[in-house]
Amino acid sequence: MAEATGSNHTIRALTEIRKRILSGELAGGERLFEVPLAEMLNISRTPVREAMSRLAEEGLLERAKSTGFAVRAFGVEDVIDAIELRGVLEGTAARLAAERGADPELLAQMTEVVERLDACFRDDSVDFEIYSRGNEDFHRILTRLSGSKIIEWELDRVVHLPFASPSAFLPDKVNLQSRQSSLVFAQAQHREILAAIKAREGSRAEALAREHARTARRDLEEAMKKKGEAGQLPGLALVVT
Amino acid sequence: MAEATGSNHTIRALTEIRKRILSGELAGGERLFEVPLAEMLNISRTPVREAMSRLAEEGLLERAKSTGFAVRAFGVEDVIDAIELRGVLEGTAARLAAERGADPELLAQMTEVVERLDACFRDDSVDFEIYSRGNEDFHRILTRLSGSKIIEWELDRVVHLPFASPSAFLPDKVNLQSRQSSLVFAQAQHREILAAIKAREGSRAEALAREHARTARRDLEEAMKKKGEAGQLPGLALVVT
DNA sequence: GTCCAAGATCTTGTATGCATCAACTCGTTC
DNA sequence: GAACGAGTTGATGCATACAAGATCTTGGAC
Repeated sequence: MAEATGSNHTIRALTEIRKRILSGELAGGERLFEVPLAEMLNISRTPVREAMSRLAEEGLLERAKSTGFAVRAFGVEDVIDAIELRGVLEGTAARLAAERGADPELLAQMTEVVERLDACFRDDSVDFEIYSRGNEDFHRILTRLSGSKIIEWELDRVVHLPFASPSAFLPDKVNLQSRQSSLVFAQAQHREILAAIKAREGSRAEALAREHARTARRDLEEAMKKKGEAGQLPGLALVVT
Repeated sequence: MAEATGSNHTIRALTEIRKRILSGELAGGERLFEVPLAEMLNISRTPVREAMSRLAEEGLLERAKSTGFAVRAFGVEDVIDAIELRGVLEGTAARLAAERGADPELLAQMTEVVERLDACFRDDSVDFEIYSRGNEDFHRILTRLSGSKIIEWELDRVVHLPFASPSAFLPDKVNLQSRQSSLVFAQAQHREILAAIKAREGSRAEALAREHARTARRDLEEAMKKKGEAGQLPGLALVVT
């Protein structure tokens, strides 16, 4: 039954259905019917419809040909492409920030984040939680740094896909030691992206940010090789193999 | 009253409300209430809600902070950025098509379209309708040419904004003669983009496609200078000045 | 055996009434 | 006079009954 607590029925339905999609319990391509979902959640069809509409906005559902909704099906190639797309969009955000000049307040925040990330490497062991949070902060600020609402809007949307998030395939606690060089490299890129933006080097900032996304792709491929099966990774449970 | 004919009430509401947003009748930032809209359309609140949900997916509405919907507000800078973004995404589509190899069937179709566009310039006067249709075909094929569902999805979404479409600011019938050189230039870019993709020159294909979007930006600036006021242009009626 | 059509069934579309929630008003208290 | 809170208004949230449409089934003609 898994009654999620939420302010209202729509939010509860949204949360529940999203959880089941992300876990793979609702498989890609599967058609979603209002009545069974409503019964499962002990609510009426109305909030279920509302929740499905919002999930379509998020990109987790798609409207079926005639009517109704289906779970969007993702393959590994879509994961690759989504990461590539994030790189392209973050690259554009970085370039525009450099070319047009970024908000000093945001630049200061990003500088602080980069210093915080640098501090992670001072002693021998990297704190996963701290690095992960700092990494998310960096990318959140980068999204807003161009000052373009439109870019921010699209980037938010892409990053909302569970496997396209900047922290989706970070080395986890288990692999942290063996994959520390990956983090060191990624952090060097953070530093240089910020420097390029500050120096108004648009082209360099774009190239760096784009390449930076490839780190996620490498981490993904590394993780898939290790685990053998894609289903093991949290962000990858919904991917059809 | 303007009763739009449509298969059902939701589609009618969707069409009507969209029309009023695009025309600027419903202004950017304006909050939309279910009851007045329903009364205006002589239907109940239910299909109005459904229509508003879909317009949010299209990007014409945004969910208000607490609850409800508001018309999304666009400024001229958003138009500029949306065109820039289309250039970036079409550039990515072109690059991936070149790098990964494009579907021969689609390449053949695009070749046919480019030849059709070339034929527009054989005699002295350019047929606006034919050029416009060919231009749309070119960009529609380009969207699909990378073979990436994710890229196609995002590009479709951006292009759906009325001012980001590849044909939004084409010189119209009135300006066609005086601005013919713009079309000649744009068509040269079409030809070279296709050639670069065929030659597997990814970087060149990307740069060309990105620059090609600047044609739209120039056309926009040209048109705004001419008309003096932004409100005159069809795709720009909803833009807040 | 195949195709089509009529009916049955499953699913969504729509209207409506009541519940709930948020914002505002206005009066009270300190 | 400012802050707070109860009542009021207005908007959406939600459930439900019924309508309409889509799809599947079945029976019959050829």
